[in-house]
Amino acid sequence: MKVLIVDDDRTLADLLAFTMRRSGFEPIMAFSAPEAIRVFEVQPVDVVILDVNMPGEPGLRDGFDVCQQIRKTSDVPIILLTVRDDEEDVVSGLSMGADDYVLKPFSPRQLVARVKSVLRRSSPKGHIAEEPFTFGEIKFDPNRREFLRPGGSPETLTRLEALLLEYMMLNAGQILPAENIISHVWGPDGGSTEMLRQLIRRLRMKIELDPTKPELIQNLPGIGYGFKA
Amino acid sequence: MKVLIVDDDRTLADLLAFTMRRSGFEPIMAFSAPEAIRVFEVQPVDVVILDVNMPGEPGLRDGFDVCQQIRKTSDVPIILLTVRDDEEDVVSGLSMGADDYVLKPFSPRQLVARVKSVLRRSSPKGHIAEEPFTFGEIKFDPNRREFLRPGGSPETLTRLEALLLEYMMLNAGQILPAENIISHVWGPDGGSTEMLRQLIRRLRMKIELDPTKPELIQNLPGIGYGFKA
DNA sequence: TACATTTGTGACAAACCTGTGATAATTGTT
DNA sequence: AACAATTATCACAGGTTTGTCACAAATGTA
Repeated sequence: MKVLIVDDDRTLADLLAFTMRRSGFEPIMAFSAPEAIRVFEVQPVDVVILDVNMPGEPGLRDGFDVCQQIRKTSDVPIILLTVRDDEEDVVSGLSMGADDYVLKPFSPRQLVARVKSVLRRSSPKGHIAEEPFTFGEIKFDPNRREFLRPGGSPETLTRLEALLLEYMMLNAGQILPAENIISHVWGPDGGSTEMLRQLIRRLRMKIELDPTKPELIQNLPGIGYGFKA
Repeated sequence: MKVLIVDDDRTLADLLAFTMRRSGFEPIMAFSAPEAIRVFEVQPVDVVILDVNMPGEPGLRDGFDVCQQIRKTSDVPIILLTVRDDEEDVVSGLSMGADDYVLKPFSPRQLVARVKSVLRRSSPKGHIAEEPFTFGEIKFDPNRREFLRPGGSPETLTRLEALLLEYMMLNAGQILPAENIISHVWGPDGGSTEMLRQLIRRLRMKIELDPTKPELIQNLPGIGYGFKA
């Protein structure tokens, strides 16, 4: 599994290479935008890690141009590296075809997780279906987002509803702190208790026999919610 | 949930210990690199907080060496403490296996959030449950705030009641000074003896067989309260 | 023993949490 | 572009929790 690492900062590039090698990938290095394109043309890779800020030349000024260029000819997953305050960079990069991004500085574990995540998402062959959840006669298939229970009709959940239910089922029998749930569903800086409340409501409407007397989704005041095992 | 705190600055180390204890962790202290390794070898911990700049000895010169050493044998999450301008420190530390870092100076809240975050990331399910407390046939589950004792019905405690009981159980068999209890439950500038009194009353109403003759929660006049082991 | 302080108790007010409904904004599909 | 579906935002209500005040009982000290 080859990973192309594109970064003009050699220290960081070495760190990235070290990290990826440690996780079973074979790193291929490029230290500028033009070099990245050259390397990419002769060496097929499975994923690209691409620093946004990097010297280039006319027509290949920075990481964005590299991203765009690669995207013209390839579907390879691309992860952008950017600094914390450059959220505009992120949006631009994603609109140019990048698949994900990681904010500097980052932990090795986080980076590897992201790489694996984009590989999972982008590979039709490598896609491994998630196991359905089963609790007695209750079933939830995260791949189809389909919920089944006796006494109720099959329900197709929306994206956020499915994310929520999956997280609660993964930790069935526990009450999960609201902040954990929010972070999991909406990301580190997204969401609110109010949004969670509304999502809980919508999910209950779909999966409880009587949403006013919930049996599956429990609340502990001041703490959070959980799925009763 | 045990946290190993490694810092040669004893004042800061004590503050860290206080902060972590307040958030439900049990702090284990080490004040030098060699001591950290010795402690780590005999005491399993759930997370390590590690100051980068710290006196050591050949082979264990500073926090980085500790990090590297620990990483050889363990996947325990490691958080580095470092000063603002040492981004190279961060990269080095991360390349040696640390999971995250916190820049000095930092707020207690930020540190706790980071600790919980790395624990969450390192847990496959994304949630860590706290251990229940058991004293004979008496049980208290802080996750559900549920109190059980023979001869009484199960009680769900409120947030503050649970905070109080947990703190007393963590220090069972001792009389805790009122000001410490108040600080723990309401924060450094919150609370009052009057509020504590009322909270004690409410907790006793829930967990004592006869609240007028308390057996579990004891008072030492002029000092404070404690949970009888 | 007398008095001061601490602790226990009860009652009510203020604040908070969660459920619910409605509408606006955003996203996805044709 | 039009429409449908999903998500976010706002508002309100009911129930619970916490804070505040007042008074009684217990404890400690001179």
